Amino acid sequence: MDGGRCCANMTVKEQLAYLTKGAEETIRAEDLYAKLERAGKTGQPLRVKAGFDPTAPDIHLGHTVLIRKLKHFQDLGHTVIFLIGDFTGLIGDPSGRNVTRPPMTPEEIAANAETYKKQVFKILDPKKTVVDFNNRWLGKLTSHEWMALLSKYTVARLLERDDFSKRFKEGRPITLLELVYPLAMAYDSVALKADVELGGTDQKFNLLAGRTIQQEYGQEPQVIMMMPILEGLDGVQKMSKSLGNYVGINEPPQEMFGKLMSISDELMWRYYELLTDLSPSEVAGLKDSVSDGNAHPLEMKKDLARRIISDFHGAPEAGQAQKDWETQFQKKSIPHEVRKESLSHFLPVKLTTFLATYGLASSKTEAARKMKEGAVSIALGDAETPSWERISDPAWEFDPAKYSCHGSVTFRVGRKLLKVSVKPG
RNA sequence: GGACAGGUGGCCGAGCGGUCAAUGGCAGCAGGCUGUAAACCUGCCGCUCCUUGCGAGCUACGGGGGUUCGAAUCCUCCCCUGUCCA
Repeated sequence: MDGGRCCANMTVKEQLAYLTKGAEETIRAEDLYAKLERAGKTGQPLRVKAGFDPTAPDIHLGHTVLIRKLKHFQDLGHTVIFLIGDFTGLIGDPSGRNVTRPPMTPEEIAANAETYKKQVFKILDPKKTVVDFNNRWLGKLTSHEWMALLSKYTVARLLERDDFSKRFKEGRPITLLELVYPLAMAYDSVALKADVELGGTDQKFNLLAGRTIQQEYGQEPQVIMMMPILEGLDGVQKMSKSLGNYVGINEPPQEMFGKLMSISDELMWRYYELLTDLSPSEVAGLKDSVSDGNAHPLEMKKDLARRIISDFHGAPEAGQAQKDWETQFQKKSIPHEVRKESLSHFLPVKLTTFLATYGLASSKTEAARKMKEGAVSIALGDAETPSWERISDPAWEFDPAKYSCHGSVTFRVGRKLLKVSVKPG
């Protein structure tokens, strides 16, 4: 991430502009203005809350949109509370899958929290971040306290919620437990005395419930800020691990580069907007230069990929990832960072078996199919520009001894590569 | 508690005694075209074996048992989901 912009001299108005930049909706901006003003006068930083599910510690670019916004609050000196929903996680957000999650052990949750921290602190400043767990208070509520909480909301209001009413009309199940989810989340805001809560646009209902419940408990309602949901690599559905259309922030640079290069040109601008620190006008400028023909979209996309990867791996690695990508796909040669394996033996094997055991195909049957499809080829030695030989006969045998004079053999199945040394000893 | 409807491959959704490893759509994978982009066209899309063939075997249609030469399809019990009534 770019270094924080300092704020000491920003007017409240400027702070507001900085904080609301990129947000889809803020309820209400006037309240945020008032809170910022007060914070400035009293020197009391705002308490900014965002909740995360304990079951998904693999952070991907979709999450970073929100985390980046948290960082903006930190830049202005406010307190960010990174709340891990170890209690609410047991309920499962109603907007999630309908699969019941097995309860997690405290050890698992603690381990996930650690993983979270490691990833999130690539963006957030650990010194300015409070990590908390909502089981700390929700787990201690007595049945009477629960009853008091539940009495503060009505069924009709819950059913206003779009996904509930939709599911209700469609005849899909809604458990009572799920109905409680928004209230539990709202109670977090009470327990934390949150001034601001951030969430995705899909969280609007839950966030609003927080405002209502806080007032019920005699607190000033939190300001809620909703960040847009990032589309996944397919450009249609939201980025999510279960849909497989994501880029994880811990993925190797090469991997990230490849994935980012596969997005459509249209989606590229969306990513520029939400995943870089460029201002909207800067992005518009780039867009213009492409439509004017002054810049090639391919180069623009490489630039985007490099920027994003730099945030998580550093600029040198990002540059290397780009070089490797160009080597492998544009020049069709073998990159430096190929996967390499050593052979367990040097006897001849059927290629189908070989590909399956080294993970280039998920099974021998699959390997045979890929061969018939013309997806499999091999190259000999370490030449800069290797000549690929396509192998399409499923009965073909790989005999390492035949190639020992070349030193190594590289196998390709579609976009997967594997280099193997064929020198015995 | 009562009356219905339904549970099929990653998802949606046909099939309703043999010709069903199961139509179709989506997703995915590969080839072509490109800027490995998108779009588009083509093929593939359970596993294993080999003599790679419109080959053989195995495992699959919520779970168990049964009827039949033969079941995803019929019977039975169980589990799960929805609708309506109380």
